Amino acid sequence: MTTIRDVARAARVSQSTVSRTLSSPDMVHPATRTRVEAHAQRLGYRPNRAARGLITGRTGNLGLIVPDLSNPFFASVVKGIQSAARASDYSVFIADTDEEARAEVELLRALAKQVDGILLCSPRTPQTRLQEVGVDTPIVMMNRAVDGFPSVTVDNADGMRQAVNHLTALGHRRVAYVGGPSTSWSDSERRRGLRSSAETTGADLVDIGSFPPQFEGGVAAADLVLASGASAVIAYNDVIALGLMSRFTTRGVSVPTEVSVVGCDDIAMSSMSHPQLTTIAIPQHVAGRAAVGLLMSVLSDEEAESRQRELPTQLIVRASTAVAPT
Amino acid sequence: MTTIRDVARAARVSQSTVSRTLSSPDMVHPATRTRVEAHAQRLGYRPNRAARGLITGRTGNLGLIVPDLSNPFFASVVKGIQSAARASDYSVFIADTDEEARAEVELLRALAKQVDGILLCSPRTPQTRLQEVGVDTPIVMMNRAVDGFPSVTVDNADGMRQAVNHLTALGHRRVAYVGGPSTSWSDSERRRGLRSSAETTGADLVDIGSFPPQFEGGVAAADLVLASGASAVIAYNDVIALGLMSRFTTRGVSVPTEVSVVGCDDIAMSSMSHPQLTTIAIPQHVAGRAAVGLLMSVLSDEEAESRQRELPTQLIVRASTAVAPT
DNA sequence: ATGAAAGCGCTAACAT
DNA sequence: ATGTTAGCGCTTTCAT
Repeated sequence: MTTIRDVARAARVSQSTVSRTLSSPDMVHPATRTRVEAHAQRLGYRPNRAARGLITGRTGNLGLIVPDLSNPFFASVVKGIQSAARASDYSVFIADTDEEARAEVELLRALAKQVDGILLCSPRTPQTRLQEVGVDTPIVMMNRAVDGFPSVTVDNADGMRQAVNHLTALGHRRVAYVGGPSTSWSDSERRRGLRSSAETTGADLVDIGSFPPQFEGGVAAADLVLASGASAVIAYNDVIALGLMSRFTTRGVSVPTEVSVVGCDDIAMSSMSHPQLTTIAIPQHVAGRAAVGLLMSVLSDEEAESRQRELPTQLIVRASTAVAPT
Repeated sequence: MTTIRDVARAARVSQSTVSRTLSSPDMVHPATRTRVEAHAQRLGYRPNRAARGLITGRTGNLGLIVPDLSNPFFASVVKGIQSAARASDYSVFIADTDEEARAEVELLRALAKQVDGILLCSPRTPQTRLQEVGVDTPIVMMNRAVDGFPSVTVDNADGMRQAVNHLTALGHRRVAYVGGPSTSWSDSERRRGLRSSAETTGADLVDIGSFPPQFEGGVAAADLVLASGASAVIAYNDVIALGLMSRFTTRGVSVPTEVSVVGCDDIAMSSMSHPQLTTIAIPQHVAGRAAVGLLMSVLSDEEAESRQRELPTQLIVRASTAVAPT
C-alpha cells in the first residue's frame, strides 16, 4: 500500500508538500506540484480517508436510512442521492430498517460516528423521539418536517387537493382513501389535504384505514374499498395502488370504468401497468439532490441549522381515471 | 466527543485497559471491567472506528457495487446483504453504476481503501479486466464466476433447461429468447443453457438479440418476438418479461393464450402482474447471505482464496404459461 | 515555498 | 492484570 511517505520519498520532498499538493495545490511551486503529482500517479497513491478523517474530523461519508429498499420509490431516492453524493466526492452508507421504527434511532446512533451527515428518509420514529436522539452529526430529514432539523419535503396536501379536484371534476362524489403506516408523516399530511379538499369540493371522503405500504396492503384493502361504495380510491402510494388494481382485476371489477384509482410517487411501474396508473408525482431526483445539497450547506455554513425546503407535487393523469359511473 | 482517554481518566485506569475491556473482556479483572463499562456507558463512549481501523487495518465496512438499484432484483439482493452484514456488525457502502461497466472498476478502486471487502454484483466489466484491477481488498463476485475470485452464482444454464423443458412439454416448438446486456455473464450462461436444451428437446430457438435489462427493453423486443413466429418467449429477466407482456397486451395479443412468457429472477412484481409471470427463481436472500459469508471467511482464513459457490435455480410456474396454440 | 514536528483516537507489543 | 510506549497515515501549525 502506497502511503504519503512513499510519494514524498520518491519525489524528494516532505510529507507536508505532498499533502499540500493534494489539498491546496496553489500553495506549492508549480514545478514541485507537477513532480509530486507524477510520482503519486505512478505509485498509484490514494490518500487514506480514515487517517485524514482522524485529523480533519471529516469522513467524506454520508449515511442514508430508508424504510424499505424494495419499494421502488426509495430505490429511486437512493439513486438520486448516490449520484449527487458522488458528484461531491462523498460515499454513502446505506441502511434499510425494514419499516421498523426502532431500528431507525439505533442505526442513527451507529452511523453517526462514521459519517459527516445523515439523510433520514421518511422516518417512522415519532417526532419527539427524533428530537431527543442528540447525536451531533447533522441530520437532514426527507419526507418529514421536524422542528429543529433541516428537511426536504413535498407538498403532500396540495397533491391530494389536485387528486380530489381531478376526481370530482370527473363526477366522483364518494372517494376512498387507503392509508399507509400511521407513523408516516406523509400519510398524515395527505389525510390533512384530503379532508380540506373534501370540504371544499363537498365530496364524501371514506377512510379505509392504515395498510402496510406494500402490494399486499393494497390487495387487502381492495375489498373494503368496493364495499364502501366509493367510485374512486386514492392510495397512500403507488405500490398499494397497484395492489388495489390487481385485486380489482381479480374480482372482475374494471379499472377505470367501475372504479378510478389514484396513487402516489409515480414509480416506474405506474406507467407500465394496465391500465396505467394516475398518480401524484413526487420529484425523487430533485428531492435527493436537494437533500444532499442541504446537507452540504449545513456542513459548510455553521449557521442555518433549520432550513426546510418544500417541493411541489404534480398530478399525472393517466388512463386509469375515468368519469364516474352513472 | 468522548474518547477512550476520557473513559480511562474517569475509571482511573489506562487507555489500554479500556481498550481491552472492549475488545477482549476476559483479559481484565471482572471488577475493573464492570467499572470501565459503567463509565463508558455513562459517558456515552463509542469507539472511533476510523482510528481503530488505522491501526488494525480493518474498517468494519463492506462495499457493494450493483448495476442498477431500481431493478427490484438488485434491491432485494442489497436487502439480503445488508441484513447479513449487520448481523456481523459490518456497515455497507453501496454504489450504483447505472449499468456502466467503466464505473465499476473506478468505484472498485475508490471503495477498496475504505472497506474490508467488496461484493461485486453482476459485474459488466470483461473478465480479463476484472482480473487486472489488482486491489488488495478481497472481492467476492456475485452472479459471475471469475477465475481467481471467490464467487456466488446460480445455475443459470439449468434454469434455462427447466424453462425449455417446461415449454416443450406444453407443446411449444419455437421459443424466442430476449437477451440482456451482452456483457452480462448471466446472459451468456443462459444462452448456453438454452442452446443445449434446444438441442436436447429439438425445439427451435430464436435469438431476438440483446436488450437493456429494463421494462423498455421488453417493450422494444415484443414486436420482434411476435414477428419471429415463436409461441413462447424467455426473457433475460422479469423486468424485460413484464415489458414484453405489456406490449403484447397493448397490441391485443393475449398472454398466455397466444404467447407464453417466462422471465428470470422472480422479483416481487412477477406474482403481482396479470397474468402472473412464470419465472426462474434466483434465491436472492440465500445468495446475499452466502456472499457475505464467503467474504467473512476470506477475511478470517488466509487461504481459501478462490471458493466458488453455485446455487440452484427453480422454475416457478404461474398462470402465464399455457399449451401452445394449434 | 518547503520542512520538522506534533498529534488526531486508537491498538498492540512490551514491561511490570 | 495493568500500565507504558510506539506508532497507524495523514494534516496542520510553526519555523525556516
